[in-house]
Amino acid sequence: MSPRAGLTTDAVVDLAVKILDEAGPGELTLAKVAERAGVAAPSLYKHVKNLADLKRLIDLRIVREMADALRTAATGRERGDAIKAIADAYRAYLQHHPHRTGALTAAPDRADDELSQATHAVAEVVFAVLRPFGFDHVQAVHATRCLRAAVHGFAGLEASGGFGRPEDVDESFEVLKTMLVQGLTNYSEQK
Amino acid sequence: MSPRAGLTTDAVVDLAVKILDEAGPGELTLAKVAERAGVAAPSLYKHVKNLADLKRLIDLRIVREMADALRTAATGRERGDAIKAIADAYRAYLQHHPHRTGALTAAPDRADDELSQATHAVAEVVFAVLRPFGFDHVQAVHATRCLRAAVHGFAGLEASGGFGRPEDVDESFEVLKTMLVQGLTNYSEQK
DNA sequence: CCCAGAAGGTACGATCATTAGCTTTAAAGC
DNA sequence: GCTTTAAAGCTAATGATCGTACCTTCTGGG
Repeated sequence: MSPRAGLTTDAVVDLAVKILDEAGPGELTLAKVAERAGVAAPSLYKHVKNLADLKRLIDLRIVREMADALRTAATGRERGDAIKAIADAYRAYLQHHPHRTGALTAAPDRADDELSQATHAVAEVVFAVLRPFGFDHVQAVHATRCLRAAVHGFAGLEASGGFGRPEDVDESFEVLKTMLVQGLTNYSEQK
Repeated sequence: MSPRAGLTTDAVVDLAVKILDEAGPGELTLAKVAERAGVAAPSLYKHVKNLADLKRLIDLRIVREMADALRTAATGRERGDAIKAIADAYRAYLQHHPHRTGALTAAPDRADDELSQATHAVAEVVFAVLRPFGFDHVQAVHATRCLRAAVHGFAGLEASGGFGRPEDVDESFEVLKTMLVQGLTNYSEQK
């Protein structure tokens, strides 16, 4: 089915993600991907439409991985425990892959169903975790946004080296998680 | 003092910021800045060391502007009011300049005193606002990180179009601010 | 009036993304 | 086994961009 049995789109994305992780988004070029693949740069266009398409595929993979990680973290937990678990999972993912922050910040192109759905899947996990709190739909949207903003903001700043001071970052995150759980609990009780 | 009385470093940064605001960080190139300045691209090197330097100058300006905006918002307010005011100011700034998020996320290069100090100035405002809560130093660091993470995360996601749903974003932010104020109050009372 | 230095220009090299068109090879059918 | 065919890869070439080297032209101070 494939002459030379060489590259595939997935393999190209693999290499690209590796470069992203090692060197950051600024260093991700088709030329470097081609070099790693042992192939001339134009050959990549047989597997990927262009650089923008490659970046989209990378984002898609990352968002899906994050959704999986959060789903895994949430299973078998409830309420505060579940919230803290997905917060930890989100942060751990970006600690392991600091250069992937962009993929989770970028707005999914409205017309890109696949990526929109992947992003939606992340929100779904949060939604599910919030269900026991008994929010109505609008409240659940507000709560999801707050949770996502706080956790993504923290993990993103940490990943980009934004916390310069020596004080223990783990403990800061504990404080944040406590604030979120208490805050969401309060929000669910206030009518 | 200046032949042709044309450009200055500040003017170059002005133009660059305009391009950044209009088209986003990906469209910011020396070639485009030169075009707007009515000058050949290499001439820019008389005012700016290179592209990285220009970006640094942009970041510096943005961070300083943000520090000013927060300082202004905080003056004459206390406690919860002050926190909500700087949160609103932070968000408003990124609403007006959505493409500037990067400047506020990027880690200041350790060796870059000027930029480090500007970043520090932002943190100083938050620190000052938290003073009436009576935190000890370590607590204040944790509290600052949480506040910054939540507000920056929210404003950043909003700026990048991350809140796709139709539900009122203003109200989501109200919920977040309430959570933060209550959370910080609790944190200051718990010993 | 002159001239030193700043501001600007031209020419050029390097790196990339991307397109066009050619070549090779593996797989599928006979 | 042999042929065909389409996928996979290559070379060549274009255009954008950053950056360097070096030349030209103002302009303001002496």
